[in-house]
Amino acid sequence: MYIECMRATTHDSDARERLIKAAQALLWERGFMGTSPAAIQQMAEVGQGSMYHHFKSKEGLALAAIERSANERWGDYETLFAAESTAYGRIAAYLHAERDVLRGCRIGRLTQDPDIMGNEALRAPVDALFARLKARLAEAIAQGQAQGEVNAALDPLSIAEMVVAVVQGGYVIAKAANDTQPFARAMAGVLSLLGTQMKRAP
Amino acid sequence: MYIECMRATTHDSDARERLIKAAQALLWERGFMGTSPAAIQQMAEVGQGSMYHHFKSKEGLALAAIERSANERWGDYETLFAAESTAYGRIAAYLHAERDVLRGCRIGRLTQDPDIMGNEALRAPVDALFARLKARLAEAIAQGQAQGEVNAALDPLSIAEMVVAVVQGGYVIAKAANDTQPFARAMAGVLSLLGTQMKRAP
DNA sequence: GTCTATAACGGGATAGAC
DNA sequence: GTCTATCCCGTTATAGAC
Repeated sequence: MYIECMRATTHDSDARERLIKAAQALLWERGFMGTSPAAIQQMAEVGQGSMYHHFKSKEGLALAAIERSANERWGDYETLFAAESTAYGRIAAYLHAERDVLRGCRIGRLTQDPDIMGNEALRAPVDALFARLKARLAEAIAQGQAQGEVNAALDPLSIAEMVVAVVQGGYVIAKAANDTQPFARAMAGVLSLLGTQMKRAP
Repeated sequence: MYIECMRATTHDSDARERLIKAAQALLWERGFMGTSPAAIQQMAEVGQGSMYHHFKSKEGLALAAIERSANERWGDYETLFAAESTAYGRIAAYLHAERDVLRGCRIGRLTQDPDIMGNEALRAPVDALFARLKARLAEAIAQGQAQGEVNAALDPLSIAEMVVAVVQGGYVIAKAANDTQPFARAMAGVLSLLGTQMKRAP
């Protein structure tokens, strides 16, 4: 539904797009507090006036960038889950997804930014992404239980929360050690436990 | 080995102590980037000149505060582990330790601060704390295996990394939701899995 | 040890010209 | 839409008096 002729006026607000992409990158790397409007403008190759034309404030731009990142992540997960049919397969796919471990999670990172957590508008997309992800994982587990693939004694939501937590915490211990191995071992650890409670094959 | 008369000169550099405590609190709440020297001075009720007399820079004070926090945390864990005798007991004690979940981990938090991770001196105590904690947990698990309490097929270090990660990630999902329940469920999730692989009683 | 003054710079935004 | 100028305040010190 993307109609090219609707934006035929000039080279267009391609600047808006570059600003969002730059803000995404800087929010990932340095967080909200650590990212100045000037730094975003520089990375986006967009002037001061231009940025404040497209966005009311640093906060407004951050909101657009966060929503964009959350949507992109959700797309990734949907793709991941669609390619698998069992609960174990879906969880394993999530745990082994390609990641830039030492850079951390683009969304989970925001959780440590008081200016973001203290702002309902900015926290909302972060909260929503984790909520959807956990619900999706819990659903896969419950479905696995209905089909007798997964130990029925497990609580789907608790396992889902644990799976998401182990990934988020994996980033933390990897960064602390400045080494991706702790992350890899944590993933191996959960999977070794989950493997005792779930069938691997469909 | 604390000799009171060694500091009998005046009311002494009680200011130094207050600065460290204030820096610990602010580093916890706002991180390194989010904490200005002025804010620390105000919380510590210590003047500008005084702070720069006791510490060379913001970084110097932060180092002292981080080392202090890491040592305090390690003391907590030693106490926790000393009170338990089984691998399951020790892990459960760690997972259920009293925590201010929505405030997050005083040490894990620092992991998201590029200025801290990019500074070897500041990262060192963070790295060291997690390394010791993981080693201690892995040791407890290996010991449990030697005594036949724990499934010998598990890799102690992977399980230890996973246990630490789930706590660190638990903070993340709790903050995102602005609710302690996700943390509690994640802990319940790991414990329900670990309970299938370890004996609870000594 | 602690105080006040000062400085050089960056952050976050507004104003109005083009 | 984008540019430049301008503003005010906060950050991170340093200097020297008390």
